[in-house]
Amino acid sequence: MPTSEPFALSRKSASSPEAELPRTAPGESRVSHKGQQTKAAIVEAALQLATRVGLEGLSIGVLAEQMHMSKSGVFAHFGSREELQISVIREYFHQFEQEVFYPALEVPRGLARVEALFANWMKRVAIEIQSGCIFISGAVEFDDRPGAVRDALASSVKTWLDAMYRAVMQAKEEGQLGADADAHQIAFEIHGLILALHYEARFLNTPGSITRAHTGFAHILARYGRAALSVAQPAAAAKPCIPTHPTARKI
Amino acid sequence: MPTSEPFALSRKSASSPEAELPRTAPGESRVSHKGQQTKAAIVEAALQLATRVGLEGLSIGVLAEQMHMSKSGVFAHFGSREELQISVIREYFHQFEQEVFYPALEVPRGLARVEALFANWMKRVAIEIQSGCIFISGAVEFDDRPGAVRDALASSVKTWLDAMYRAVMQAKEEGQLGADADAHQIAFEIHGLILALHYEARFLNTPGSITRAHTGFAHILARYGRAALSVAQPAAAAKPCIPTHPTARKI
DNA sequence: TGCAAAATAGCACGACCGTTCGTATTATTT
DNA sequence: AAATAATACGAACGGTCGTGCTATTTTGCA
Repeated sequence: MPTSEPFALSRKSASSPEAELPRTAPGESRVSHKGQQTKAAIVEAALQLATRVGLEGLSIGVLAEQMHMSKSGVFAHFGSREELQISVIREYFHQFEQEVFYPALEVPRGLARVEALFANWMKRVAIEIQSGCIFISGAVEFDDRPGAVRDALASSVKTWLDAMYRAVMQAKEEGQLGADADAHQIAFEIHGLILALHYEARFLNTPGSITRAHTGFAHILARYGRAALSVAQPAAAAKPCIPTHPTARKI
Repeated sequence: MPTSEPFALSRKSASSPEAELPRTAPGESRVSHKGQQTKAAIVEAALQLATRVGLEGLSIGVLAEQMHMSKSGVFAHFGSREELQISVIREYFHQFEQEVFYPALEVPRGLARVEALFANWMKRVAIEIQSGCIFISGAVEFDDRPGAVRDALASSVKTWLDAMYRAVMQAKEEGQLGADADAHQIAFEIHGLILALHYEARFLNTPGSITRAHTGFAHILARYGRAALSVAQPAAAAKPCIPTHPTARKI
């Protein structure tokens, strides 16, 4: 069972109702979990490392040193460097879900949820100005390199962008966005704001980039919906970071 | 004379009137220019290679093989890998000037020139969907890695973004953009459109991205200036690609 | 045409990489 | 308690990389 899209964020939970987030299954105790927990620790360290040096810069040797383990010890958990990278992507996506997506589901669908999604996303990227975002660096590293890593990366990003698109679509369906609003166009422009923020803040150190991204988002909303709403600050979101994932209705 | 910002695109040509673009100095013939022209050929090949694999992926061995030369033969022209990378950045910036910046200078300052800059930029990025843009990939590769390469890259990008900003500023000064228009904000949002286009078209293969970037640009202009103008297609620009750089007045 | 200098080739070094393999050391089950 | 499977280690291999030397070729000028 190699790389079978183990991701949530999808609206169709119809097919396989079980095992949506298969980590620490509450049922059976299974077998020894010693290995699993060191593997999880390795992935965590690898993710932290990859956000700084990129998925390509991720080196098993450096990772092993940092874990106080031997190279082969680390390697054995994954069987290949690719599998390590994919595990990192999976873990990153999971964190993204927990911090950005699920909290926004507690906000009523429509414009409010779109704002919550953007606010949570911004909050995360603002932190990543220091560390880096592997959805962005990975896109550059693998845009010309086909393979399982690229596939996992692209599928993660697409899943997330599609969730954002659907949230915009709902806002339109509820009449909060004017019938002329092109949801794909809006999602595209929002994506651009995040990318520009990451570029200008992280690489160029341009001050005020965060405010500009917020302002840009307000501009996008102002073009459509009647309520311009609060200009910048995050809506009601992201305080509860553990909850909501049991059967919370997906977008 | 290592890395002394050999770039143009600046409005202040006051300081050092000589040697603005020091390639093929017209003065003394000096000694053999055989070396210089193979070096130029190497840089050209290196640029083409770097747009695909990134500045970090640029390998002297591969480059030498592609040039039908020995590794040390290539290496001798630069003395270090860093210098090779910087030469590539310099060359890329030069092409950018020729294809994007200078042609737009022939368009009257104001909104028209902003549109020409964007149209030329778009035209270039649309090509780079296949090959890649080192201003974008380089930003990701070097955002955490201080050094001469990062400096050269950041200075190039800043110079270009600043030129775009000044063009917007001029449009505002000429009353074509409403006094409330924030030129920095506009430049930021335009930058986001380009980045989103590059991301979605090159990495995700999302169809219609080019149109979305054009539409986004029209949206930005529509928010300010009274004339919404033509929605998408490039203004009058970019056909003459050799000319105009003698003493063309900089923005 | 000769000659100094520039340009290129050839070779080797040291560092790092992912990966393999045999073995030792744990942890879990019988 | 012994038996067995899961984990981890250490050393080594083949490979690529940038770079430093020393020859050899080529080039341009006297």
